[in-house]
Amino acid sequence: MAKAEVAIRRRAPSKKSLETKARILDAAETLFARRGFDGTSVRDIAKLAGVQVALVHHHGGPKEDLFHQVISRRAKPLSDLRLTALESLKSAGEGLTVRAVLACFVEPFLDRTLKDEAPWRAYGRLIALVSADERWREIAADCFDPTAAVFVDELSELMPEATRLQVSSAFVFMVSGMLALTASSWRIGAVAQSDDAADLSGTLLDFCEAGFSSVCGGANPSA
Amino acid sequence: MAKAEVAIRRRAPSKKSLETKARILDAAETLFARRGFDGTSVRDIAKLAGVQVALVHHHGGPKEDLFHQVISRRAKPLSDLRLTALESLKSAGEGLTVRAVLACFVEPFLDRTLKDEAPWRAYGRLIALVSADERWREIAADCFDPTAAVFVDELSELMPEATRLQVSSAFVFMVSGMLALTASSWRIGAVAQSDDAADLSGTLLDFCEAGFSSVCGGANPSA
DNA sequence: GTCTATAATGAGATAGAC
DNA sequence: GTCTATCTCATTATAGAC
Repeated sequence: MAKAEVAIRRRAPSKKSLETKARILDAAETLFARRGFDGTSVRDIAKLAGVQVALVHHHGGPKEDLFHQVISRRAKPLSDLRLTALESLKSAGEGLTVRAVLACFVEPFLDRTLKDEAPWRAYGRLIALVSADERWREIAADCFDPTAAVFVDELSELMPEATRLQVSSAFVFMVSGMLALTASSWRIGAVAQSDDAADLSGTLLDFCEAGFSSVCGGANPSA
Repeated sequence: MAKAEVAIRRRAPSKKSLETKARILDAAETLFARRGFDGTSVRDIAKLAGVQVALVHHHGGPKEDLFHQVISRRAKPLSDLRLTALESLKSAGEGLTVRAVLACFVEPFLDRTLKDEAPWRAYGRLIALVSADERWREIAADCFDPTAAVFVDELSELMPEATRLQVSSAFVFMVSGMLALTASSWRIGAVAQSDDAADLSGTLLDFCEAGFSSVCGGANPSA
């Protein structure tokens, strides 16, 4: 019986001190976002989390696993937000436009990474980092490609004349613009020499709505 | 006299073994592009260049200086290509459209980073890396902002109703799309599940021409 | 689960001979 | 300009006490 108790305890996911694991993941998220994977040491993470170095390894495993966990932790909630928005839009019966579909993908992300609290801002920078580095291709494929595929499918249905390559290219341009807003919106100020906090999200949607219609609206290039 | 000779020799830029320095910069360019600044060690660079570690320090100085040199080495030639293209376009007297101006900025870059030899491909990835990381803000400002400003000015003249913030935002979206093509064009294939080597450069221009016209063509949002 | 201590390796940088 | 040798320090990861 005592043995059974122990076995149950071992199987139980954790006690209240997976709060510790969350602290470690939070710290890792902040630092990975700021300095990249190689620029961040496990020691820095431990210091920021207020724990010992060994504890980071205990909860996170090898550094690469820790990185993967940080990315995937918020990936599911984010996907849910996007897919729920898309479902709501579709069940509304009207207003199913290209722009509205793009908004379902972009806004859950930008609302949090531009306006919300620090964790999501860091996460946004982190995703930009992951998307730009072929080294994390697998992680990106795991966490983001399925949802992206749903949106590309939806857009393809809305623009039946466009090839899948056209839709995908336009989609990649949109994603790159979205990530540029969270990771390097300072560049806009640098070029514009202006500090207006404008409706960047709306500007992005304007830009991409027109871009999609230009790339995907017209003639078929092949055959 | 002997002293004068020595002084002259010291002042001379170098002999034929700044070929060595070039080899070091080439190796650094390749590795920085592949693994980032922190992911690349001076030892890796020395090994790839076929020289000793100390020689890398001798020619490149501290690691950060070496990185800066790698970026700035091709920045001037690239700027010249862009500005020359723009001048040619303007002196042609006709065809001075938004799309043509954008092409002057995008094509010199994409022609080399997509089609040309390995060095330029690596350099393209490297610029994507620098642009995404606020840590290299100064380098980016030194090497690329002046030319970008020229193009934003030109675009503003072509679209007088647009605010500078609108033009800058659209410009940042275009740059992000351009960099996405060199650094993560594999993502297009990943989403499209297709391997067509399409005219990505032309697609980008289609997308951005429409985007600019949408964002910069219309009404003034403020006041 | 949490800590101390330490192993094992690799990093950036420099001194000084040739 | 180039090389050998070395200094000094930080890194990931683990073993084992509590």
